[in-house]
Amino acid sequence: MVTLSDVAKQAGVSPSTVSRVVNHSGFVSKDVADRVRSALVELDYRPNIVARNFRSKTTMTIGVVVSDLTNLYFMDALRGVEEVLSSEGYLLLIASSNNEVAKELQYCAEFDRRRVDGIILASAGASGNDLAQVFRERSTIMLLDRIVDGAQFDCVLDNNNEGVRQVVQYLLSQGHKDLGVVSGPLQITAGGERVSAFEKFANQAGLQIPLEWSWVGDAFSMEFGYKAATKFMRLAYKPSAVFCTNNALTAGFLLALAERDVRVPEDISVVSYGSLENGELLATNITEIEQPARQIGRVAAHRLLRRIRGEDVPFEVVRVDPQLSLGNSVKFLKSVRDVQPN
Amino acid sequence: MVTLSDVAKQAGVSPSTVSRVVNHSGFVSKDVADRVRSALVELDYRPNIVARNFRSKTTMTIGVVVSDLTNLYFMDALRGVEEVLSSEGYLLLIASSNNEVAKELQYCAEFDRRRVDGIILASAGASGNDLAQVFRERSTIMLLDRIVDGAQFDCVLDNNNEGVRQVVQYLLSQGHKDLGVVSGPLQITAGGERVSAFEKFANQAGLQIPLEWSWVGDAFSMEFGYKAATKFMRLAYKPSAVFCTNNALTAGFLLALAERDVRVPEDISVVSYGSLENGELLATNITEIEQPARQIGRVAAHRLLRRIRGEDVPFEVVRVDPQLSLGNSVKFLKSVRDVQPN
DNA sequence: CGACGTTGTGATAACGTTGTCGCAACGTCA
DNA sequence: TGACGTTGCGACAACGTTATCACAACGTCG
Repeated sequence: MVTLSDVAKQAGVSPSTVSRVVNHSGFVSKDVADRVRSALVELDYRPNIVARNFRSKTTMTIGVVVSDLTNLYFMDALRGVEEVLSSEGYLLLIASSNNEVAKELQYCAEFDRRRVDGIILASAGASGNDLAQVFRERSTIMLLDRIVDGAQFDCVLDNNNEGVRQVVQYLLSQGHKDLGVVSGPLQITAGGERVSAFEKFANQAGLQIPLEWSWVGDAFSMEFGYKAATKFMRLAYKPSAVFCTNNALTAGFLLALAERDVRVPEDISVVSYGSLENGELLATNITEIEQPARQIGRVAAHRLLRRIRGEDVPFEVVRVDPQLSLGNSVKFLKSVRDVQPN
Repeated sequence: MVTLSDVAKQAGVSPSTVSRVVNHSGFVSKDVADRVRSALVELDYRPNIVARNFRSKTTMTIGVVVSDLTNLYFMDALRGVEEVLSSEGYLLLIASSNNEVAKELQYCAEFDRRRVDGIILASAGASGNDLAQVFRERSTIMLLDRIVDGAQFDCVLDNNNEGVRQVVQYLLSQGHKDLGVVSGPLQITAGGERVSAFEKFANQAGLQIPLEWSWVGDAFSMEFGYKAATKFMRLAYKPSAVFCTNNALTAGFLLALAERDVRVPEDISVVSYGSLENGELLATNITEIEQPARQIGRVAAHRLLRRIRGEDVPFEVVRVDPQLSLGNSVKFLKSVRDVQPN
């Protein structure tokens, strides 16, 4: 391997000077710089980034832990993060916990040991205590999509209340009064907030969500969506519309319906929080909340940069508004004018 | 930060001894080890991996560059890679080139500078020269899915010939004789091999693929699939079946058909090389080649490990057999017995 | 002309870890 | 008993880079 000293020897200068040229840190005369540059090219010098990181105590690397790499939502968020950080010269270390809390913590610890400059975490369920322990001295952490209590961290996520408000308003406007909901764990922010907002807005319109129409599972997985749909289909008296609080749940739900030839929206109306992969290919275009994933990623990245730069901003929860995208998965029952939640 | 020396002082031993305990390298008596271990816990020592990597010249990190992180195929391959390497203690550095050759080379160079122990690359089109230049001294590289000529690298990919053989055989068995094909660039292995195999097996059955039924685009993208379908729909005399050589192409192709209410398989039969995301939700189940992505990832990872360990195996192209999965996207025209390619 | 700031360069010391060596203590075998 | 291998531990150097000085050369301003 060619080192700085090799180049220095070749150019007849000191390693310090070569370092200054490589890092564009100035204080080098034009002709010396030229001599060094040609030596660099001639020897095909490649900086040893590990040595640099070691000495400079900064790695220009950000670790990202998501709970499910195959989920479109996280991919979009990741894209937003990448946009911002790579333009600032950072490299992303990406890891997927596959919804396993232990793995999530393990990756976080590994990133911390590797001295990444910052960590972005879409937590699958680690407790505030766990995280505080892993991140003892670190302040450069940004949570995505999930608020962890018992610990001081920033968090960037959907304005779930607003998204769900739009969902309920739309369902009511189409005349639906028998509403069901499918969700992952309520301890997870996405679950808890969306379900309780759903109930809240339903209540405000004078409706109740009966317990047997509320399917809350142990994960935001296709598997549970599928299971919920099978339970739904066995009901004697069914809701006219079902709200799935996450795209994986929706996919599973729709799959089970399709297998039993239950049609959407003829037999059941469906609204999804979050977009489906290849959703545009489905026979029925799903009415869904388009999450501002990319924007969330961008905001998180920017905020993380500020922390890395040492700005002492207070910990905060940042909300980004999602938007309802109309499809044809909700059947029009009858026009309702006077019901307008909020 | 707590360092080895801090722990050493606390335990009343030398840093070397602490290092030996941390790394389980033996030659430490039981009671000294215990003393060190309690000091480690007491001070909450966390090894500085950067320093370790620097000194030991090994990072226990593998860089993976894929051309499209949103593609199910690469996600599966990644999973295979991860399975093997993480069990050996390696961490994955994942980057997506988004089909941009420049970005792909940039990431490779960055990984190389960061002294990753190995690189797995699903190339979007870099030339052998480019890669040879980036990887001057490095031998620990594994190519996925694409053979790059003009350079000495291992490569693990589909047995495209076998997959396409099954596709053609099936189409013939269903009585199809008017065959079309949609593909990305032929210079990319997946394009070149699949298209030429398709033509070969068609020819063997006495069929020709006319030029106007062969759509070859500039990328394996949904956009081009869409474009191909619009061209297809404008034809006066159309093929009865179309073979899309990649899942993204298939998705685009189907989307354009759906928008014009062209039905599959009633109006046109479609076979895809590679599975669609959420394919099980589509109205028609696509007949497709299931690529052995995970297995390919695993094989590549194992082979890479051997190279990292210094085994001097010759460069090789490894093929893994894919499998046809029958759906209902191919219309049965009439039974044909005697046509059996190969 | 002297004081002072700016610019250019090199010497030197780290950064935290691991590899190598030296040495001592101990056990084993001839 | 002496030679030799094994085990346990510490001293020390080294990895390649950058940060910090020190210092010289030069220009500028009062």
